[in-house]
Amino acid sequence: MNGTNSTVAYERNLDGYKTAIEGVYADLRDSLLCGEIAPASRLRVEELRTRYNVGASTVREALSRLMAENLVTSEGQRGFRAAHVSLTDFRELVDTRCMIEEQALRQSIIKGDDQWEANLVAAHHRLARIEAAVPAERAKHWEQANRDFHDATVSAHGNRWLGAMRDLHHTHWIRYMTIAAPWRRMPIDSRTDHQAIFDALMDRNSELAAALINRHFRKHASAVEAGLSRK
Amino acid sequence: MNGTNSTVAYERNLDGYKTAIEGVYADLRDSLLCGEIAPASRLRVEELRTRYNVGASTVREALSRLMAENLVTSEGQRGFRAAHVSLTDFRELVDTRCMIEEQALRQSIIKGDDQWEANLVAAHHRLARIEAAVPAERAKHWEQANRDFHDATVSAHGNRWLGAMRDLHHTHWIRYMTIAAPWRRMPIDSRTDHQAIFDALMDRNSELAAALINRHFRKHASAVEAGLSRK
DNA sequence: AATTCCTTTACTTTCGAAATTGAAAATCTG
DNA sequence: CAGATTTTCAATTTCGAAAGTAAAGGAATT
Repeated sequence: MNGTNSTVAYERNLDGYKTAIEGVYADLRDSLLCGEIAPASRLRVEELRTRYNVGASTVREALSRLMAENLVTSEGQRGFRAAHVSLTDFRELVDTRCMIEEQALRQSIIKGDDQWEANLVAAHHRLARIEAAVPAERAKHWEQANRDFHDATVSAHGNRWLGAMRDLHHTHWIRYMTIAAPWRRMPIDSRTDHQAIFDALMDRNSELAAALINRHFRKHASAVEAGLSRK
Repeated sequence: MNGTNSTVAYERNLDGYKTAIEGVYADLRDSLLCGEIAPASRLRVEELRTRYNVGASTVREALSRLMAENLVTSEGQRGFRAAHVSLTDFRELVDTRCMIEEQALRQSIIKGDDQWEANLVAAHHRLARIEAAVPAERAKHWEQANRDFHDATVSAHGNRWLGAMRDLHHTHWIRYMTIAAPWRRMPIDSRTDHQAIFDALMDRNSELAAALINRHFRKHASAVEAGLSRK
C-alpha cells in the first residue's frame, strides 16, 4: 500500500499502520513530542503532503486528530499550528495532573485487589532494581520502568474518563520535559520517593499517598519550570 | 458560499460558519447531543455527504473533530460511529465530573476576587428569580441560567486544562440527560441546593461547598441512571 | 451439512486538481 | 507622504472520482 518506493529525500516510512492517516498521525505526533517540530510553528499542509507523499486530506485529517489531544491548533482558514508552550500553561497542566493522579491513586487504593497488589509489587521491584543500578544501565530502561510503576499504582481505579485525562496530561508532561529539560531524565532522589509511595500504597494509606505523589510530581515540575523560564 | 440553493430535501443549512467543516461539525454535534442520532449508530460518510451536500473529506474532517470530544469513534477501515452510552460509562463520567467541579470550586474560592463575587451574586440572583417563577416561565430560561450560575461559581479558577475538561464533561452530561431523561429538566429541589451552594461560597467555606456540589450532581445523576437502566 | 473459496456489493479511504481565502505587495488617491 | 484600495500570490479548503477494503452471499468441494 505504501512505503515500498521511498525515493524522495524527506519522505518518511509509514509502514505498519492500517491507514495512511494513522501513519502520518503517529509520525507527526512523535515529531511534536520530541521537539523536532517547534512549539507554535506552522504546519503547512502543502509541505507535509510532499514530505509524507500523501494527499492533502490525509494530512489534514491527521492534523485534525492531533487537535483532539491539544497538540495542534487550527484557526479557520488560517491553517494549523503546533501547540504553544508557556510557563503559565505548564503550571496549569501540573496542577490538574496532580489532581488527576491523586484521585486515580485514591480510587485505586479503595478498589485495588490482590491482583493489583501483586502487579504493583512486581513493577516496584523492577523499578527499584533499575534505580539501584549503574548510570549507564539506568538510562536505558528507567523511563519505561518509571512509567510502568506509576501506571501500576493507579491501575485499579477503573474509570475510563479518568484514564483518558491521565494519558493526555502525561503526553503533554512528556512534551514539556523534552522541550525544557531534555538532558535530565531521572531525578536524583526518585528512589526515595518511589519507595515511600510504594509503602504508603501497601499500607492503603490514602492521605499519605496523595501527599507524596503531589510532592513527587511538583519536584519534577520545578526542574522543567527552570528550563522553561530560561528561554 | 453555501446555503443559497437548498433544493434537496435532507439538506441542512450551513450558513453562518466560516468553513464548511465547521458547519457540518456544529450540526452533527447538535444531532448527537439532542439524541437525533442514536448512540452507537453508524455514521456513513456517503450518506452524510449527500445530506449536507459537501465532499467526502469535509464530512470526514468534521467527524474527526468530533472524535476529539469522544462524541464519535472510528475503527480503521470500518468507518465512524456515534459514541456508545452505558450505565457504567455514565457513572464513571459522573465521578470525574464531581472531582473536576469540586477542584474548580476550591480553586475559585481561593483565587476569587471582588469581581468574581459580584458576578456570582448576579448569576445567583437571576437563577433564583427564574426558579421562583411559574413553571411556564421557568422552562424557557432555567437551563441557561443554571449553566450560567455554575459557570460563575468556578469562573475564578483560571486553569485552562481544568476548564477544557469541565466543558467536555458537561457536554457528555447533557447528552446523557437528553438521551435518558429528556422530560425532566429542572429537579424539584434545585432551589434549595443552589442557595446552599451560594451561601457556602460567600462564606468561602471550601469543605461545605465541595460536599454540596457533590451531592447536587449525584442527585441529578440518579434521575439519569434510572432512565438509563430502563432500556 | 460444513468448509473453503470466490464474487459481489457497499462502503471507507485516498488523491490531486480546482475553488476559495487571507495577507502582503503594489497601486492609486487626497 | 499617509491612508485607502486593488492586485497578486501562497496557502488553505473543498470536491468528486478512483483506489482499496471488509463483510455478506453464493458456488464448489469435502
